[in-house]
Amino acid sequence: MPELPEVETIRSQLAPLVCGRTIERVEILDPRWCMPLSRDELADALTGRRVEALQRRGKYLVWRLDGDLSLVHHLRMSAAILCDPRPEPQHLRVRIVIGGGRGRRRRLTLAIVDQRRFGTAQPVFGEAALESFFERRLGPEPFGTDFTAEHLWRVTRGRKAPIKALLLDQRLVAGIGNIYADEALFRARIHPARPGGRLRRAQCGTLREAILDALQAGIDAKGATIDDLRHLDGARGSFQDRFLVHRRAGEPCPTCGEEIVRTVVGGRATYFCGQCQPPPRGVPVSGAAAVSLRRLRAPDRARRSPPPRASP
DNA sequence: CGTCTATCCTGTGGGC
DNA sequence: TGCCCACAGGATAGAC
Repeated sequence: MPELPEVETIRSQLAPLVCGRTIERVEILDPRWCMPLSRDELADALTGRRVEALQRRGKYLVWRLDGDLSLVHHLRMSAAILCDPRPEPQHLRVRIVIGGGRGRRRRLTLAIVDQRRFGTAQPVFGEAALESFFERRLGPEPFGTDFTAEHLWRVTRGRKAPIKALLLDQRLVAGIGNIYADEALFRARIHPARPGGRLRRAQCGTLREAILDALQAGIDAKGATIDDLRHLDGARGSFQDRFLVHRRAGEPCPTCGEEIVRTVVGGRATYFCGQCQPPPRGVPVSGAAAVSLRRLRAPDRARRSPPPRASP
């Protein structure tokens, strides 16, 4: 679940290792990684190029290469990038050999591992094409100047979808995933099932601040490691130990002590405090009411609401 | 257009 | 002990 803080952590650790150096060889073991291109097509496009910069946009890692080529790389659910791993790691999908460069630093091999195989990469030629790629998919960067309370206000007007579902929509604001949506809504004391259009103006300001605080806390902790996500050297992030509510069903709310509740909002597991994040009008007090109605499709299971995750 | 669902994928763990 | 299946979820296509 690399979200903005996890991708930023990877970017900041990887950039000094690759910038200014040359891609000597690309071995794509899993053809899904570069679909619809063939492995040869992508490998040929990358081989011999110098890495000019490593950037991040939303949850995308963007390799800026010479010749006006960019590699738009997304880790999706479970990918990680390891530097010179030994022994060969499980779920290895791609090997990238980076040359010694001018300073004759030693060559290194990056291993892209990805248990669930959702990760992708695609080459984009030219600045204009890169801009339009992101234009179509992503809203403003949370830490950029155009992510304002006013923006949040504007894009939520008239929307009936739960605010959490809107936060997960990358076109509204880039980089937020399931973890940071829960954490930001808790910090802002807003119920995740509240219809976006019913946020008050002041709440948009509060929520913006809460999003920035949650993301910054994630970056400071070098991201969260829940399953496979690792740093370049295989180390884990520590933000999972600082979650306020995410994945903490049954534990006491850090603010009021009330039990944290787990429900489903926008089709995703959602954690919040029923006391600190009061339900919107029309939604019954029980947190379970936030469960989307499609659960009715499987009546048996719907009643047997998800068991509280006892922490070990 | 807005909203919701299914799909991709695989390891884990609960239930029986 | 072992089988079955729900679950985790980012992005996107397609249904309504």
